[in-house]
Amino acid sequence: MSHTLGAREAQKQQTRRALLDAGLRLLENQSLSSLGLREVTREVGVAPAGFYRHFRDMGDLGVALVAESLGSLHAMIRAILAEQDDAEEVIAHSVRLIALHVRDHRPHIRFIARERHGGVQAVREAIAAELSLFADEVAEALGTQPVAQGWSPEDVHMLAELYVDRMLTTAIAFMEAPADDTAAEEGITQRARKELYLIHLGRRHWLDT
Amino acid sequence: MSHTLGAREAQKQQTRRALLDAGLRLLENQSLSSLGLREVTREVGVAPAGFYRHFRDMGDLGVALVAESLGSLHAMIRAILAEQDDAEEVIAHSVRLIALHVRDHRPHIRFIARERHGGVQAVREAIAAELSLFADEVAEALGTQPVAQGWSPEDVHMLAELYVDRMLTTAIAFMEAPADDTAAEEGITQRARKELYLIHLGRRHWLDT
DNA sequence: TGTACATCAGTGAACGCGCGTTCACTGATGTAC
DNA sequence: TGTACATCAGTGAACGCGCGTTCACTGATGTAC
Repeated sequence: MSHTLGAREAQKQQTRRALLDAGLRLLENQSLSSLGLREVTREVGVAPAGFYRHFRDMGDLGVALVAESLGSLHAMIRAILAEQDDAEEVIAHSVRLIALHVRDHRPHIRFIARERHGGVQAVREAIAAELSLFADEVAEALGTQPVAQGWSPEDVHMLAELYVDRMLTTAIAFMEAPADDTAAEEGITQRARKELYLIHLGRRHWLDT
Repeated sequence: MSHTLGAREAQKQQTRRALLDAGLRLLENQSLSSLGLREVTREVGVAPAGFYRHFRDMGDLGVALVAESLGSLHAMIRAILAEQDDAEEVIAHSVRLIALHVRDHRPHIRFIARERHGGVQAVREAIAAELSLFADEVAEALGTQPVAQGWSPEDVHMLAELYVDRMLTTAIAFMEAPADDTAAEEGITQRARKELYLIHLGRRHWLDT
Protein backbone atom coordinates (compact mmCIF):
# COMPACT_ATOMS: atom_id res chain seq x y z
CA MET A 1 0.00 0.00 0.00
CA SER A 2 1.64 3.16 -1.21
CA HIS A 3 0.97 6.71 -0.03
CA THR A 4 1.99 8.34 -3.26
CA LEU A 5 -1.07 9.42 -5.14
CA GLY A 6 -1.49 8.98 -8.84
CA ALA A 7 -1.43 12.15 -10.91
CA ARG A 8 -5.18 11.94 -11.37
CA GLU A 9 -5.91 11.60 -7.63
CA ALA A 10 -3.48 14.41 -6.84
CA GLN A 11 -5.27 16.78 -9.20
CA LYS A 12 -8.62 15.78 -7.77
CA GLN A 13 -7.44 16.62 -4.26
CA GLN A 14 -6.16 19.95 -5.52
CA THR A 15 -9.56 20.86 -6.94
CA ARG A 16 -11.21 19.74 -3.72
CA ARG A 17 -8.91 22.00 -1.69
CA ALA A 18 -9.64 24.88 -4.04
CA LEU A 19 -13.37 24.36 -3.50
CA LEU A 20 -12.95 24.30 0.28
CA ASP A 21 -10.75 27.38 0.24
CA ALA A 22 -13.11 29.28 -2.03
CA GLY A 23 -16.04 28.29 0.17
CA LEU A 24 -14.29 29.47 3.32
CA ARG A 25 -13.36 32.76 1.65
CA LEU A 26 -16.92 33.38 0.48
CA LEU A 27 -18.28 32.51 3.92
CA GLU A 28 -16.60 35.51 5.50
CA ASN A 29 -19.52 37.68 4.46
CA GLN A 30 -22.42 35.26 4.37
CA SER A 31 -23.68 32.09 5.96
CA LEU A 32 -23.50 28.57 4.61
CA SER A 33 -27.18 28.28 3.83
CA SER A 34 -27.02 31.26 1.48
CA LEU A 35 -23.79 30.20 -0.22
CA GLY A 36 -24.42 28.96 -3.75
CA LEU A 37 -22.85 26.04 -5.53
CA ARG A 38 -22.33 28.14 -8.66
CA GLU A 39 -20.76 30.89 -6.54
CA VAL A 40 -18.11 28.49 -5.27
CA THR A 41 -17.35 26.85 -8.62
CA ARG A 42 -17.18 30.27 -10.30
CA GLU A 43 -14.63 31.41 -7.70
CA VAL A 44 -12.51 28.34 -8.39
CA GLY A 45 -12.92 28.45 -12.16
CA VAL A 46 -14.58 25.07 -12.55
CA ALA A 47 -17.84 24.09 -14.23
CA PRO A 48 -20.82 23.97 -11.81
CA ALA A 49 -21.36 20.27 -12.47
CA GLY A 50 -17.80 19.58 -11.35
CA PHE A 51 -18.83 20.34 -7.79
CA TYR A 52 -20.63 16.99 -7.58
CA ARG A 53 -17.40 15.08 -8.13
CA HIS A 54 -16.37 16.25 -4.64
CA PHE A 55 -19.44 17.02 -2.54
CA ARG A 56 -23.06 15.93 -2.52
CA ASP A 57 -24.21 19.46 -1.69
CA MET A 58 -23.13 22.57 0.22
CA GLY A 59 -23.94 20.96 3.55
CA ASP A 60 -21.45 18.25 2.71
CA LEU A 61 -18.79 20.85 1.99
CA GLY A 62 -19.71 22.52 5.28
CA VAL A 63 -19.15 19.32 7.24
CA ALA A 64 -15.71 19.01 5.63
CA LEU A 65 -14.93 22.56 6.75
CA VAL A 66 -15.99 21.71 10.31
CA ALA A 67 -13.51 18.86 10.40
CA GLU A 68 -10.59 20.99 9.32
CA SER A 69 -11.61 24.03 11.41
CA LEU A 70 -11.92 22.06 14.63
CA GLY A 71 -9.01 19.79 13.85
CA SER A 72 -6.57 22.67 14.17
CA LEU A 73 -8.37 23.94 17.27
CA HIS A 74 -7.96 20.49 18.73
CA ALA A 75 -4.20 20.66 18.37
CA MET A 76 -4.26 23.97 20.20
CA ILE A 77 -6.26 22.55 23.09
CA ARG A 78 -3.79 19.71 23.48
CA ALA A 79 -0.96 22.20 23.69
CA ILE A 80 -2.75 24.12 26.43
CA LEU A 81 -3.56 20.98 28.40
CA ALA A 82 0.10 19.93 28.35
CA GLU A 83 1.04 23.04 30.37
CA GLN A 84 2.34 22.43 33.86
CA ASP A 85 3.25 25.87 35.23
CA ASP A 86 1.35 27.66 37.94
CA ALA A 87 -2.13 28.97 37.24
CA GLU A 88 -1.36 32.51 36.21
CA GLU A 89 1.26 31.45 33.73
CA VAL A 90 -0.91 28.74 32.24
CA ILE A 91 -3.69 31.29 31.84
CA ALA A 92 -1.45 33.89 30.23
CA HIS A 93 0.03 31.36 27.87
CA SER A 94 -3.35 29.90 26.96
CA VAL A 95 -4.80 33.27 26.06
CA ARG A 96 -1.70 34.04 23.99
CA LEU A 97 -2.07 30.73 22.16
CA ILE A 98 -5.70 31.46 21.42
CA ALA A 99 -4.83 34.89 20.01
CA LEU A 100 -2.15 33.37 17.78
CA HIS A 101 -4.44 30.62 16.63
CA VAL A 102 -7.13 33.11 15.64
CA ARG A 103 -4.58 35.21 13.77
CA ASP A 104 -3.68 32.16 11.68
CA HIS A 105 -7.18 30.71 11.31
CA ARG A 106 -9.53 33.66 11.35
CA PRO A 107 -11.88 32.38 8.60
CA HIS A 108 -12.14 28.98 10.28
CA ILE A 109 -13.11 30.52 13.62
CA ARG A 110 -15.62 32.79 11.92
CA PHE A 111 -17.09 29.76 10.19
CA ILE A 112 -17.49 27.87 13.47
CA ALA A 113 -19.03 30.87 15.22
CA ARG A 114 -21.46 31.44 12.37
CA GLU A 115 -22.51 27.86 11.80
CA ARG A 116 -22.51 26.55 15.36
CA HIS A 117 -26.15 27.60 15.64
CA GLY A 118 -26.64 28.20 11.92
CA GLY A 119 -29.23 27.02 9.45
CA VAL A 120 -27.67 23.73 8.30
CA GLN A 121 -28.46 20.84 10.62
CA ALA A 122 -25.67 18.47 9.50
CA VAL A 123 -23.09 21.19 10.17
CA ARG A 124 -24.57 22.10 13.56
CA GLU A 125 -24.47 18.47 14.56
CA ALA A 126 -20.88 18.03 13.37
CA ILE A 127 -19.77 21.05 15.41
CA ALA A 128 -21.67 19.95 18.52
CA ALA A 129 -20.16 16.46 18.30
CA GLU A 130 -16.61 17.82 18.03
CA LEU A 131 -17.06 20.29 20.88
CA SER A 132 -18.46 17.51 23.03
CA LEU A 133 -15.34 15.45 22.33
CA PHE A 134 -13.21 18.46 23.28
CA ALA A 135 -15.00 18.71 26.62
CA ASP A 136 -14.48 14.99 27.30
CA GLU A 137 -10.81 15.34 26.54
CA VAL A 138 -10.41 18.38 28.75
CA ALA A 139 -12.33 16.62 31.54
CA GLU A 140 -10.00 13.68 31.34
CA ALA A 141 -6.94 15.91 31.54
CA LEU A 142 -8.40 17.87 34.46
CA GLY A 143 -9.22 14.65 36.30
CA THR A 144 -5.56 13.75 36.57
CA GLN A 145 -4.60 17.08 38.14
CA PRO A 146 -4.06 17.23 41.92
CA VAL A 147 -6.58 20.09 42.31
CA ALA A 148 -9.32 17.73 41.15
CA GLN A 149 -8.95 15.41 44.13
CA GLY A 150 -12.33 14.98 45.74
CA TRP A 151 -14.29 16.31 42.75
CA SER A 152 -17.17 14.27 41.39
CA PRO A 153 -16.94 13.31 37.71
CA GLU A 154 -19.97 15.51 36.97
CA ASP A 155 -18.27 18.51 38.54
CA VAL A 156 -15.09 17.88 36.57
CA HIS A 157 -17.10 17.69 33.38
CA MET A 158 -18.96 20.88 34.20
CA LEU A 159 -15.61 22.61 34.65
CA ALA A 160 -14.33 21.19 31.37
CA GLU A 161 -17.38 22.47 29.51
CA LEU A 162 -16.91 25.85 31.10
CA TYR A 163 -13.30 25.97 29.91
CA VAL A 164 -14.17 24.89 26.36
CA ASP A 165 -16.92 27.46 26.25
CA ARG A 166 -14.62 30.23 27.50
CA MET A 167 -11.95 29.24 25.01
CA LEU A 168 -14.38 29.42 22.12
CA THR A 169 -15.90 32.68 23.33
CA THR A 170 -12.44 34.21 23.65
CA ALA A 171 -11.44 32.98 20.20
CA ILE A 172 -14.60 34.53 18.74
CA ALA A 173 -13.87 37.82 20.51
CA PHE A 174 -10.38 37.91 18.95
CA MET A 175 -11.87 36.96 15.59
CA GLU A 176 -14.30 39.86 15.71
CA ALA A 177 -11.66 42.45 16.54
CA PRO A 178 -10.46 44.40 13.48
CA ALA A 179 -7.40 42.71 11.99
CA ASP A 180 -4.72 45.14 13.20
CA ASP A 181 -6.32 46.70 16.24
CA THR A 182 -3.73 45.81 18.87
CA ALA A 183 -5.50 47.90 21.50
CA ALA A 184 -8.69 45.86 21.07
CA GLU A 185 -6.67 42.65 21.19
CA GLU A 186 -5.01 43.77 24.39
CA GLY A 187 -8.39 44.50 25.97
CA ILE A 188 -9.70 41.06 25.01
CA THR A 189 -6.55 39.48 26.39
CA GLN A 190 -6.91 41.24 29.73
CA ARG A 191 -10.56 40.33 30.08
CA ALA A 192 -9.99 36.70 29.09
CA ARG A 193 -7.22 36.36 31.65
CA LYS A 194 -9.36 37.82 34.40
CA GLU A 195 -12.26 35.55 33.54
CA LEU A 196 -10.03 32.50 33.62
CA TYR A 197 -8.45 33.63 36.85
CA LEU A 198 -11.85 34.12 38.43
CA ILE A 199 -12.79 30.59 37.41
CA HIS A 200 -9.48 29.37 38.79
CA LEU A 201 -10.26 30.97 42.14
CA GLY A 202 -13.68 29.37 42.22
CA ARG A 203 -12.08 26.07 41.40
CA ARG A 204 -9.65 26.35 44.28
CA HIS A 205 -12.47 26.97 46.75
CA TRP A 206 -14.92 24.47 45.25
CA LEU A 207 -14.51 22.01 48.09
CA ASP A 208 -14.59 24.55 50.92
CA THR A 209 -17.50 23.43 53.02
CA MET B 1 -52.35 63.49 20.77
CA SER B 2 -54.31 60.28 21.06
CA HIS B 3 -53.01 56.72 21.42
CA THR B 4 -55.99 55.11 19.75
CA LEU B 5 -55.03 54.09 16.27
CA GLY B 6 -57.26 54.61 13.29
CA ALA B 7 -58.68 51.45 11.76
CA ARG B 8 -56.21 51.70 8.88
CA GLU B 9 -53.17 51.98 11.14
CA ALA B 10 -54.44 49.13 13.32
CA GLN B 11 -54.73 46.83 10.31
CA LYS B 12 -51.29 47.82 9.14
CA GLN B 13 -49.81 46.89 12.52
CA GLN B 14 -51.64 43.60 12.37
CA THR B 15 -50.09 42.73 9.01
CA ARG B 16 -46.69 43.80 10.30
CA ARG B 17 -47.05 41.50 13.30
CA ALA B 18 -48.11 38.66 11.00
CA LEU B 19 -44.98 39.20 8.90
CA LEU B 20 -42.74 39.19 11.98
CA ASP B 21 -44.43 36.07 13.37
CA ALA B 22 -44.22 34.24 10.06
CA GLY B 23 -40.57 35.22 9.74
CA LEU B 24 -39.76 33.97 13.21
CA ARG B 25 -41.58 30.71 12.52
CA LEU B 26 -39.75 30.13 9.25
CA LEU B 27 -36.43 30.94 10.91
CA GLU B 28 -36.64 27.87 13.13
CA ASN B 29 -35.19 25.76 10.35
CA GLN B 30 -33.07 28.22 8.39
CA SER B 31 -31.06 31.38 8.80
CA LEU B 32 -32.06 34.91 8.01
CA SER B 33 -29.86 35.25 4.96
CA SER B 34 -31.58 32.33 3.26
CA LEU B 35 -35.11 33.40 4.21
CA GLY B 36 -37.01 34.71 1.19
CA LEU B 37 -39.36 37.65 0.98
CA ARG B 38 -41.85 35.61 -1.01
CA GLU B 39 -41.61 32.81 1.55
CA VAL B 40 -42.69 35.17 4.32
CA THR B 41 -45.49 36.86 2.40
CA ARG B 42 -46.78 33.48 1.20
CA GLU B 43 -46.93 32.27 4.80
CA VAL B 44 -48.94 35.33 5.80
CA GLY B 45 -51.17 35.29 2.74
CA VAL B 46 -50.18 38.68 1.39
CA ALA B 47 -48.89 39.72 -2.02
CA PRO B 48 -45.06 39.84 -2.23
CA ALA B 49 -45.08 43.54 -3.02
CA GLY B 50 -46.95 44.19 0.21
CA PHE B 51 -43.79 43.37 2.14
CA TYR B 52 -42.29 46.72 1.17
CA ARG B 53 -45.03 48.62 2.98
CA HIS B 54 -43.45 47.38 6.22
CA PHE B 55 -39.77 46.60 5.70
CA ARG B 56 -37.07 47.73 3.30
CA ASP B 57 -35.71 44.17 3.07
CA MET B 58 -35.23 41.01 5.14
CA GLY B 59 -32.37 42.56 7.10
CA ASP B 60 -34.77 45.26 8.21
CA LEU B 61 -37.25 42.63 9.41
CA GLY B 62 -34.37 40.91 11.19
CA VAL B 63 -33.45 44.07 13.09
CA ALA B 64 -37.07 44.38 14.21
CA LEU B 65 -36.92 40.79 15.48
CA VAL B 66 -33.75 41.58 17.43
CA ALA B 67 -35.51 44.40 19.22
CA GLU B 68 -38.41 42.25 20.32
CA SER B 69 -36.28 39.19 21.12
CA LEU B 70 -33.88 41.06 23.35
CA GLY B 71 -36.56 43.34 24.76
CA SER B 72 -38.17 40.43 26.56
CA LEU B 73 -34.77 39.09 27.65
CA HIS B 74 -34.08 42.50 29.08
CA ALA B 75 -37.11 42.30 31.33
CA MET B 76 -35.87 38.94 32.58
CA ILE B 77 -32.45 40.31 33.42
CA ARG B 78 -33.99 43.13 35.43
CA ALA B 79 -35.99 40.59 37.41
CA ILE B 80 -32.84 38.62 38.21
CA LEU B 81 -30.90 41.71 39.22
CA ALA B 82 -33.63 42.73 41.64
CA GLU B 83 -33.04 39.57 43.71
CA GLN B 84 -31.69 40.06 47.21
CA ASP B 85 -31.47 36.58 48.71
CA ASP B 86 -28.23 34.73 49.43
CA ALA B 87 -26.13 33.49 46.54
CA GLU B 88 -27.43 29.95 46.19
CA GLU B 89 -31.03 31.06 46.14
CA VAL B 90 -30.37 33.83 43.66
CA ILE B 91 -28.60 31.32 41.42
CA ALA B 92 -31.36 28.74 41.64
CA HIS B 93 -34.02 31.32 40.97
CA SER B 94 -32.10 32.84 38.06
CA VAL B 95 -31.67 29.51 36.32
CA ARG B 96 -35.35 28.77 36.84
CA LEU B 97 -36.27 32.13 35.33
CA ILE B 98 -34.06 31.45 32.31
CA ALA B 99 -35.70 28.04 31.77
CA LEU B 100 -39.15 29.60 31.95
CA HIS B 101 -38.19 32.40 29.63
CA VAL B 102 -36.89 29.96 27.03
CA ARG B 103 -40.05 27.89 27.31
CA ASP B 104 -42.08 30.98 26.44
CA HIS B 105 -39.71 32.48 23.85
CA ARG B 106 -37.97 29.55 22.22
CA PRO B 107 -38.05 30.91 18.65
CA HIS B 108 -36.70 34.26 19.80
CA ILE B 109 -33.76 32.65 21.60
CA ARG B 110 -33.05 30.45 18.60
CA PHE B 111 -33.09 33.53 16.40
CA ILE B 112 -30.58 35.35 18.61
CA ALA B 113 -28.28 32.31 18.82
CA ARG B 114 -28.41 31.84 15.05
CA GLU B 115 -27.98 35.44 14.00
CA ARG B 116 -25.58 36.67 16.70
CA HIS B 117 -22.71 35.65 14.44
CA GLY B 118 -24.83 35.14 11.33
CA GLY B 119 -24.56 36.40 7.79
CA VAL B 120 -26.45 39.71 8.06
CA GLN B 121 -24.29 42.57 9.31
CA ALA B 122 -27.08 44.91 10.38
CA VAL B 123 -28.57 42.17 12.55
CA ARG B 124 -25.21 41.18 14.07
CA GLU B 125 -24.59 44.80 14.97
CA ALA B 126 -28.04 45.22 16.50
CA ILE B 127 -27.53 42.14 18.68
CA ALA B 128 -24.03 43.19 19.74
CA ALA B 129 -25.26 46.65 20.68
CA GLU B 130 -28.09 45.28 22.83
CA LEU B 131 -25.86 42.73 24.58
CA SER B 132 -23.37 45.47 25.32
CA LEU B 133 -26.14 47.52 26.93
CA PHE B 134 -27.10 44.47 29.00
CA ALA B 135 -23.55 44.14 30.28
CA ASP B 136 -23.46 47.83 31.22
CA GLU B 137 -26.70 47.49 33.10
CA VAL B 138 -25.53 44.37 34.93
CA ALA B 139 -22.24 46.08 35.77
CA GLU B 140 -24.08 49.01 37.26
CA ALA B 141 -26.24 46.75 39.39
CA LEU B 142 -23.23 44.73 40.55
CA GLY B 143 -21.37 47.90 41.44
CA THR B 144 -23.90 48.77 44.12
CA GLN B 145 -23.60 45.37 45.84
CA PRO B 146 -21.50 45.13 49.01
CA VAL B 147 -19.39 42.27 47.54
CA ALA B 148 -18.09 44.68 44.91
CA GLN B 149 -16.37 46.92 47.45
CA GLY B 150 -12.76 47.34 46.39
CA TRP B 151 -13.31 46.11 42.82
CA SER B 152 -12.06 48.21 39.94
CA PRO B 153 -14.68 49.28 37.40
CA GLU B 154 -12.93 47.13 34.77
CA ASP B 155 -13.18 44.06 36.96
CA VAL B 156 -16.85 44.72 37.66
CA HIS B 157 -17.47 45.02 33.94
CA MET B 158 -15.57 41.82 33.24
CA LEU B 159 -17.78 40.04 35.74
CA ALA B 160 -20.92 41.55 34.19
CA GLU B 161 -19.90 40.34 30.74
CA LEU B 162 -19.22 36.90 32.15
CA TYR B 163 -22.70 36.79 33.69
CA VAL B 164 -24.42 37.97 30.50
CA ASP B 165 -22.47 35.42 28.50
CA ARG B 166 -23.36 32.60 30.91
CA MET B 167 -27.00 33.61 30.85
CA LEU B 168 -27.12 33.55 27.07
CA THR B 169 -25.22 30.26 26.88
CA THR B 170 -27.60 28.70 29.39
CA ALA B 171 -30.63 30.01 27.54
CA ILE B 172 -29.28 28.52 24.29
CA ALA B 173 -28.67 25.18 26.02
CA PHE B 174 -32.30 25.10 27.19
CA MET B 175 -33.45 26.14 23.73
CA GLU B 176 -31.60 23.27 22.13
CA ALA B 177 -33.04 20.64 24.44
CA PRO B 178 -36.00 18.76 22.93
CA ALA B 179 -39.25 20.46 23.92
CA ASP B 180 -40.47 17.99 26.54
CA ASP B 181 -37.26 16.37 27.69
CA THR B 182 -37.40 17.15 31.40
CA ALA B 183 -34.33 15.01 32.10
CA ALA B 184 -32.24 17.09 29.70
CA GLU B 185 -33.63 20.27 31.24
CA GLU B 186 -32.73 19.05 34.68
CA GLY B 187 -29.17 18.33 33.57
CA ILE B 188 -28.80 21.80 32.07
CA THR B 189 -30.22 23.31 35.24
CA GLN B 190 -27.72 21.47 37.43
CA ARG B 191 -24.77 22.40 35.28
CA ALA B 192 -25.81 26.04 35.00
CA ARG B 193 -26.17 26.29 38.77
CA LYS B 194 -22.76 24.79 39.35
CA GLU B 195 -21.14 27.11 36.83
CA LEU B 196 -22.71 30.14 38.45
CA TYR B 197 -21.75 28.90 41.90
CA LEU B 198 -18.16 28.41 40.77
CA ILE B 199 -18.12 31.98 39.47
CA HIS B 200 -19.65 33.12 42.74
CA LEU B 201 -16.82 31.44 44.67
CA GLY B 202 -14.22 33.08 42.47
CA ARG B 203 -15.93 36.38 43.00
CA ARG B 204 -15.82 36.00 46.80
CA HIS B 205 -12.08 35.34 46.73
CA TRP B 206 -11.23 37.91 44.06
CA LEU B 207 -9.65 40.28 46.56
CA ASP B 208 -7.82 37.67 48.69
CA THR B 209 -4.22 38.61 49.42
C1' DT C 1 -74.50 64.81 9.10
C1' DG C 2 -73.07 64.74 4.23
C1' DT C 3 -70.01 65.41 0.40
C1' DA C 4 -65.66 65.70 -2.27
C1' DC C 5 -61.12 64.77 -2.28
C1' DA C 6 -56.60 62.75 -0.44
C1' DT C 7 -54.13 59.02 1.46
C1' DC C 8 -52.04 54.72 1.30
C1' DA C 9 -52.09 49.38 2.58
C1' DG C 10 -52.45 45.84 -0.21
C1' DT C 11 -52.97 43.81 -5.29
C1' DG C 12 -51.65 41.19 -9.31
C1' DA C 13 -49.15 40.94 -13.40
C1' DA C 14 -44.84 41.30 -15.42
C1' DC C 15 -39.70 41.42 -15.83
C1' DG C 16 -35.11 39.60 -16.14
C1' DC C 17 -31.98 36.72 -13.64
C1' DG C 18 -29.29 33.24 -11.44
C1' DC C 19 -30.06 29.12 -9.30
C1' DG C 20 -29.38 23.61 -8.68
C1' DT C 21 -29.41 19.63 -11.25
C1' DT C 22 -29.20 16.39 -15.45
C1' DC C 23 -26.87 14.60 -19.21
C1' DA C 24 -24.01 12.87 -22.81
C1' DC C 25 -19.40 14.15 -23.75
C1' DT C 26 -14.05 14.41 -23.81
C1' DG C 27 -9.60 13.34 -23.05
C1' DA C 28 -5.92 12.52 -19.81
C1' DT C 29 -4.57 8.95 -16.57
C1' DG C 30 -4.47 4.15 -15.06
C1' DT C 31 -4.29 -0.94 -15.82
C1' DA C 32 -3.76 -5.58 -17.90
C1' DC C 33 -1.24 -8.19 -20.83
C1' DT D 1 8.35 -1.05 -23.86
C1' DG D 2 4.01 -0.99 -26.43
C1' DT D 3 -0.89 -1.65 -27.16
C1' DA D 4 -5.89 -1.90 -26.19
C1' DC D 5 -9.27 -0.93 -23.12
C1' DA D 6 -11.31 1.10 -18.66
C1' DT D 7 -11.83 4.76 -15.54
C1' DC D 8 -13.40 9.06 -14.18
C1' DA D 9 -12.46 14.38 -13.21
C1' DG D 10 -14.04 17.97 -15.44
C1' DT D 11 -17.09 20.11 -19.49
C1' DG D 12 -20.78 22.78 -21.52
C1' DA D 13 -25.34 23.09 -22.83
C1' DA D 14 -29.92 22.74 -21.43
C1' DC D 15 -33.99 22.58 -18.25
C1' DG D 16 -37.54 24.37 -15.34
C1' DC D 17 -38.15 27.20 -11.34
C1' DG D 18 -38.63 30.61 -7.83
C1' DC D 19 -36.58 34.72 -6.70
C1' DG D 20 -36.64 40.21 -5.68
C1' DT D 21 -38.32 44.22 -7.54
C1' DT D 22 -41.30 47.53 -10.43
C1' DC D 23 -45.54 49.39 -11.58
C1' DA D 24 -50.08 51.14 -12.27
C1' DC D 25 -54.13 49.84 -9.88
C1' DT D 26 -58.10 49.54 -6.31
C1' DG D 27 -60.86 50.54 -2.71
C1' DA D 28 -61.36 51.26 2.18
C1' DT D 29 -60.17 54.77 5.52
C1' DG D 30 -59.19 59.53 6.78
C1' DT D 31 -59.86 64.60 6.42
C1' DA D 32 -61.61 69.28 5.33
C1' DC D 33 -65.41 71.93 4.91
